[in-house]
Amino acid sequence: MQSCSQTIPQTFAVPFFFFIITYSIIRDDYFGMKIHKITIKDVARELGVSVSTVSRALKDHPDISPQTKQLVRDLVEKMKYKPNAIALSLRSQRTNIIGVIVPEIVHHFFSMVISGIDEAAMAAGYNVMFFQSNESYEREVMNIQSIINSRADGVLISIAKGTKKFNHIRQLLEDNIPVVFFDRECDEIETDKVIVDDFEGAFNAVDYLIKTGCRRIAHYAGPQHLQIGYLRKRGYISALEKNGLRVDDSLIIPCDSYEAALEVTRNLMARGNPPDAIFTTNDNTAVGTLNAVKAMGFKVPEDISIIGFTDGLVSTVTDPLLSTVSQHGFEIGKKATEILIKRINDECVSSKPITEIVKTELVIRNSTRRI
Amino acid sequence: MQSCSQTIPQTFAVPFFFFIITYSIIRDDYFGMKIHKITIKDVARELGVSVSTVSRALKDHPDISPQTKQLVRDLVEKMKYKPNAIALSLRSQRTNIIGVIVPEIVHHFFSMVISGIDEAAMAAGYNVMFFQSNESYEREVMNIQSIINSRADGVLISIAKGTKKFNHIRQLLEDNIPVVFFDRECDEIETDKVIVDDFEGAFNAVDYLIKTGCRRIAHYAGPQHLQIGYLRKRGYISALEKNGLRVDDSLIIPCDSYEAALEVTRNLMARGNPPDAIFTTNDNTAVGTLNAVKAMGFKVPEDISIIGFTDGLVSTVTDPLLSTVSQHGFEIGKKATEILIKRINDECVSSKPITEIVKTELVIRNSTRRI
DNA sequence: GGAGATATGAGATCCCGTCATCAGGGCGGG
DNA sequence: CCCGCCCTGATGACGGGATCTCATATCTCC
Repeated sequence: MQSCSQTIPQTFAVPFFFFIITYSIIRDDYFGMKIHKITIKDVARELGVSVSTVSRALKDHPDISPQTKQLVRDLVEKMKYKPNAIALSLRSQRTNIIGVIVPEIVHHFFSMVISGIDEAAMAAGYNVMFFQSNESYEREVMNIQSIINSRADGVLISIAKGTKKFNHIRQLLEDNIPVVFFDRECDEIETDKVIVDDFEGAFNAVDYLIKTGCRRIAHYAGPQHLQIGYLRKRGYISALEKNGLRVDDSLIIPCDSYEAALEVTRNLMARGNPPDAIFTTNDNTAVGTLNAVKAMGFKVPEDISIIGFTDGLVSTVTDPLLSTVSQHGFEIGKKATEILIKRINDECVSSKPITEIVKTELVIRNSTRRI
Repeated sequence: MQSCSQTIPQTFAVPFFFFIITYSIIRDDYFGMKIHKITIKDVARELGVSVSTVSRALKDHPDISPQTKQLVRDLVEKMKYKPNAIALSLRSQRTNIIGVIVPEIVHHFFSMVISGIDEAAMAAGYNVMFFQSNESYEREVMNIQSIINSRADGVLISIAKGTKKFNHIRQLLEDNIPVVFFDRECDEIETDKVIVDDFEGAFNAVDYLIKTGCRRIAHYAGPQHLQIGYLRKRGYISALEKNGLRVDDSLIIPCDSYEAALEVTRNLMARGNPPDAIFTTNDNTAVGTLNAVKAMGFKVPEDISIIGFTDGLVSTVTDPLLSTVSQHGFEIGKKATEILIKRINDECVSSKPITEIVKTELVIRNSTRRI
């Protein structure tokens, strides 16, 4: 850990002016002084007018003459005066900060969501305060405490796998901080939610496989205590039933990782009457499946079709390219943020919580046959 | 607006009335008004002591009797009083916020870095304000403006590809906001940096290829105006030279994406005297290369070895598994944050900027031959 | 009884920007 | 000449805490 890093002092060849700046900084620090930030008083003093005048000029108050306004605006520009956001927050009781908690950022889907959050927040002039629960309940509670303490205006959260109590979320709502769930929600809490249509996504994927002529379709299922695992399986079953195909329990196999897929697939394909298609609960599992069947000499998609879920980066670099169900993480983040900001602005304070379902999209690449 | 501040009477001394206030808060909420947060004054009034006493009790001031301290602590617990971080920031001129700017979060390496940042920041009691430049200079400037406005205590930044001017970074330093670069740095700015040892990583990768018997090694190079692209190429060249191999310029090809690799590789492998190994500037390019050579009937690693850079998720799901150079993104984020926090706390204010180099690690999987 | 310690209250100050109020200067029109 | 208008200054409150000073009240001990 430590050994992989080393400290190297930088060569000290800098222009002359740099010394001067550095020196004055050191001197101020040496005397324990804070570096002075430009305040409205500095602007007023510099221009020889009162603080009120500057304040009014910047607010475009009708009392102030156009000439003075222009003078003030010019000087403000020149002196790079920025109103102190902290003082503003103290007075307005708003921080323009959105707290975001994700289980794990190292996850293509969540990083897409955050990207969407960033986009929408920036567009609306909000800053994003970021937290990671690492799938831990305790950590999540700490994160919420930090959010409360920093007086964020609202919270976006996807709950951790380890979270089974929800008092910390309730505390947010009691403090009148709006909360919007994304992806991983919680039944017990009445608030806005933006979720993925796992059922329909799975249904469409399997329905497509059937349309391309597949008849023995296996499903590698995720953990059934999570909504996402459960709903994807239900979608799979529903598509079979709608098309009059028998649901064969021996073709529904718990399997949700690359490594597991290698193992499971070897066994599955070696037994009599192997499937002609496999629908996996996520992309990594699909890639494992793909590699396993290829290693056994099967042709994809001629001998067997494979379709994943969660359009991650991996699906765009496999051979053949993986067909999958895209989750529009960016859209989810953006949507959730927009809803949150509306709540913050009380635009729909009296309305009931809404649940927005972001549709999945079937992305047909080359691991499935064509219709 | 004003009316809501007048709805809550200011002077009450009897506990009974406190509950009335609480009730009126709920009613205020119903009418869409701001909810009342517990302040030190509420605690003082409830306990029938002065604000000073509560403040001193919480700070464990020796003037206050143990009994009073206990009473205060109990009530604070019961009323869930939290000191207003905004008021604290206003006075202390510290926000306990670290601003973080990454080019793109949807990138395994950067999400690992952010994970490390989150870890270190949380451990030190700092909050992370997150920004994404989307590789755009303009966006980066806006992000820095937001950071300055929100009075963050320090900044961690990996500069965008599109950034060629650095006045915005200088502005941070002039405002006495410490800056630590990670991964993508900038020569012109004298400040702390935590960077990847791209040169050595590339050198080791190519040196390993040579040790396994490869003699005609191609390099798919990244943009040369970026340090990371340049240094990886230098490492490649240096390894060839050290091993007495001729550097063939026709084997150094600009190529840094999956799609480009498909195209480039088809041409490269079709011409006479194709290479027996390819070192790519990143993993996605390596995967494109891998798929292209496999499609042309070459065996990996028997006919040709392939090695990438940046240990992303893709390298763990290819067939064969991709050998690559791992970057320790988590370590980089953690280290950068620790250095930044030291600077914020003036622990090394007079010391020169340091450049910390985090070593890469060669991860040998199955796309390269064994020694 | 008075000095001194102890515990607390009351109030000011600071951080910074906003906003409201009141006071006034200067100038033009009636 | 004065009223009123336009513009501006001076001042203070406010938001919420920390912190400091000074004034009390109570109690103890000599």
